[in-house]
Amino acid sequence: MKEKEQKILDASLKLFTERGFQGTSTAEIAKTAGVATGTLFHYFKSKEELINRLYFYTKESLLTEISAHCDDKKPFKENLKELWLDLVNFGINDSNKFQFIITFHCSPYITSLTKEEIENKLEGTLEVYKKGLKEQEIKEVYFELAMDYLWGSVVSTVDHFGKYPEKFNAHNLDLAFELFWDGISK
Amino acid sequence: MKEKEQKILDASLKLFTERGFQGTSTAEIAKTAGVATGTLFHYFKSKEELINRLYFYTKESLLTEISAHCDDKKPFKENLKELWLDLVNFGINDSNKFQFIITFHCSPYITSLTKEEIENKLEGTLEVYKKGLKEQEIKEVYFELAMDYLWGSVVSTVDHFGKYPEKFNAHNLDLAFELFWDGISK
Amino acid sequence: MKEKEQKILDASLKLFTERGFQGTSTAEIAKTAGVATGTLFHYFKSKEELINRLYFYTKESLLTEISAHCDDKKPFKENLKELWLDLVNFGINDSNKFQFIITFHCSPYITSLTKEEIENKLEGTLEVYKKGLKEQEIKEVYFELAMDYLWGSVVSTVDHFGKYPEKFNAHNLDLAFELFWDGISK
Amino acid sequence: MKEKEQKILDASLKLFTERGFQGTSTAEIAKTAGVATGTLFHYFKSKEELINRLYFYTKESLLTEISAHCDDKKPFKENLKELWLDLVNFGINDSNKFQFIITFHCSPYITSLTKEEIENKLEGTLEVYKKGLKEQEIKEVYFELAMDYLWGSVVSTVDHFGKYPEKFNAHNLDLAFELFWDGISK
DNA sequence: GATGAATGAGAATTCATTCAT
DNA sequence: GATGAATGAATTCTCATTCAT
Repeated sequence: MKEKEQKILDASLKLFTERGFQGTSTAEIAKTAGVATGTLFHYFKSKEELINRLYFYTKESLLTEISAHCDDKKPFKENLKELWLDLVNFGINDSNKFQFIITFHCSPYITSLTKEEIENKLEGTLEVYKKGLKEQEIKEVYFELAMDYLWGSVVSTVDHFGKYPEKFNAHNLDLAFELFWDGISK
Repeated sequence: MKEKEQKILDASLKLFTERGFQGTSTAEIAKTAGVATGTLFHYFKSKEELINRLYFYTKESLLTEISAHCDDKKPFKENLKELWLDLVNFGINDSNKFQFIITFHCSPYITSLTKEEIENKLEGTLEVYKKGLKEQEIKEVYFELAMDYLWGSVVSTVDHFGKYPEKFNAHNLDLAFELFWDGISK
Repeated sequence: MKEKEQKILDASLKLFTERGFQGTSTAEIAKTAGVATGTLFHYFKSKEELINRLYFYTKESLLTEISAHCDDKKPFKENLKELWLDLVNFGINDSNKFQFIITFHCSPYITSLTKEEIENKLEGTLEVYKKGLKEQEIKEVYFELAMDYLWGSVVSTVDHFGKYPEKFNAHNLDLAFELFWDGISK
Repeated sequence: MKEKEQKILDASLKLFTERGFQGTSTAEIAKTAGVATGTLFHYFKSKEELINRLYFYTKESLLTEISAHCDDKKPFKENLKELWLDLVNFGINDSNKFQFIITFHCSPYITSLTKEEIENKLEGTLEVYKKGLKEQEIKEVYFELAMDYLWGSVVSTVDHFGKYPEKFNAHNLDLAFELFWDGISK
C-alpha cells in the first residue's frame, strides 16, 4: 500500500471511532493524515468506499492476530483460552481497531458485499474450533449461540478493562475467562 | 408530555437508531413526526438537547421494566433470572429503545450530565442485587465485573435472537441464561 | 409565483445565457438574485431542476407572445407575417429569453420530459397555421421543413439585427421577411 | 501535427460538442484520447488554449471544403448552390465539427483573437461571391444580411436533416435550396 | 403554540494544473 | 516526450436554527 493511502486509513480509523462516520469530515481526515483533500479522493472514490476499505482492513488485522493457533495435542480449553486471549488482547492493544469494528459492524455504511468478503475469511479461521466444539466437553449449545456468546464475552471483557484499566492484570483476565468458560463448559 | 413532543421523541428514536445522529436531519424528524421544523425547536432547544432527552427517556423506560422485583424469599438465582429476563425481553420487545441505548451509550452527543442523572437512578435499582451478590453462591468477582458481565450477556443474547429469530423460544432462552449463570455461580 | 423564486429565475436567465450552465455557479445566481444560496435550493431541488423550470418558463413567454392571432379573413401571407414579426420582435425585445431558448434547446440538461410538455403546447398554437399552409399559396414543402425554415429565418433575422443594431428598422424588417416569404411562396 | 496532439483534438471535439466546455474535464479528454493528463498540458498550455486551437482547426476544415470553387463561366445560381451544398454537406458529414462551430461561435471561451484570425481567412474565401452578389440577379439586400441569411439557411437545413434523417435525399436537398434561392433572388 | 420560508456555514466531491520521475 | 500522483480552490447541495406571521 502507498504511504499516503496508509496515512489516510490511520487517520480515518482514529476519527471515525472517536466521532462517528457522519461526525467526521473528509477535510479533517485529510488534515490529520497530512495530505490534501484531493489526495483522499484519489485513493478512495468516496467517503463510503473509504469506510468500507477501512472495515475490511481492521477485520483483516484481527484475523491476523488469531490465525495459526489451535494445537490438537493440547486440551480444548487451552486452545479456546488462547483464542479468547488473542481477541481480548487485540481489543486492548489495538483498541482503535477493536472499537471501530464494534461500532461499525452493523452500520448502514458498510455494504453487505464488504461484510460477506471478510466474514468468509473469518469463518475459515473459526472452522477449526467448530470441530472442537462438537467433540469436547462443551454444553450442547448450537455453534452460532456459542460464537455469539464468545464474542459477547470478549467485548464485555475489553469494555470492562477499558472502563477500569487499573483492574487489568493476569489474575482478573483469568477470572474473566473463567466466567466465560464455566458458562460454556459442561 | 404534550402530544407533539411525544411524536417527536418517537420519530427521533426510530430515525437516530436507523441512521445515526448526524445521519438524521431535524427536517426528517419533523416530517416523520408530522410537525413543522419550527415546532421541533419549540420543544427542544437544539438537536443535542433532543438526543439527550431521548437518551434519558429510553433509559427510564428500561428502568421501569426491571424495577419492583427481587423477592428476598426466593433463591438468588431466581431473582437474578427475572432481572436477566426483564432486560432480554425489553431488548426484544422494545428493540428500538434497546438498540438506541446500545448505540448511543458511549456517543459524544450524550453529555456526562445526562449519563450521571440516569446512571444514579439505575444504580439505585441494582443496589438490591449488590447485596445478594455478596452473600450468595456467586463467584468471588468484584461487583463491576459481574454487572458488565451481566449486561454483556444480555446484549449478546438479544443480538443473537435478533439475528436468528427462529431460535427464539423458552428453551433457548433458558439455555442462554444458563450460559450466564454457570459462568457467574460458584 | 413567489417574489424570490422570480428573482432567481431572472438571475439564472441572464447568467446562463451569458456564461452557460456549467459556467454559472449557484452561488453567483443567488448573489445576483439577492438571496441566500439555501433559498435557491428551497425553491429548486437542484441546479438541473432550475434550468428545466427556466426553459419551460421562457418558452411559455414566447408562446404568450404569438398566441391568439390568425384571422381567417386576412390573406395567409399577412397572418404568417404577423407570426413571423411576433417571433422576431420577441427575439429582439426579450433577447435574453430568446438567446436562452436558442442556446439550450438541444442542451443535455433539459430533460425530454420538459421538452415534451412545452412542445405539446407549442404545437397546439401552430396547428392553425398548418391548415393555412396546406391550402394556400405555399410551395409543396412538408410541414416540418417549412416550420424549421420559418424558425431558421427568425433566428438568422434576430441574430442579424443583434449584430447590426443600426440596421434595425421597418424597411429592413420587411426586407428580411420578403427573403423568407419569397422562398416559401409559390 | 504529432499523433497524440491530433488524438487530443479529436477527443475534445467529440466531448466538447456532446457535453460542453465546462461539462468536459481534461481528465476525460485525456482518457478518451488515450494519453496521460500531463500529456494534454504538454501540447496545450491550458484548457482554454485547447478549445481555441480546436475552434481554429474546425473552421479551417470548413474552409477547406468550400474553397477553390466559383467558376465565372457558370451562372451565379449554380456557383451559389455549390457553395450552399458544400456547407450543408460539411454539416451533415462532419457533423461533429459543424455542431462544434455552431455551439461555440459565440462562446466566451473563444478569444476575439482566435475569431479574428479565422474570420479573415473566411472573408477571403467569400470575397469572390460578394462580387457576384452585387452584379447578379439577387435582391437589393446588403451583403451582411445576405450572408447571415445564407448561413441561417445552411444551419436550419442541416438541423432539419439531422432531426429527420429519413428525409435526406437529393430531391429534398434541392427543395431546401430553392427555399433559400427564391428568397434571395429577384 | 405552530408554521415553514429564509439563512449561510459547512459538507463531499471535482478538476485544472504542476512536477518529480 | 510522457506519465499520473498530488494539490487545494471552487462547486453543488445540506441542514440546524431563527423569526415573522
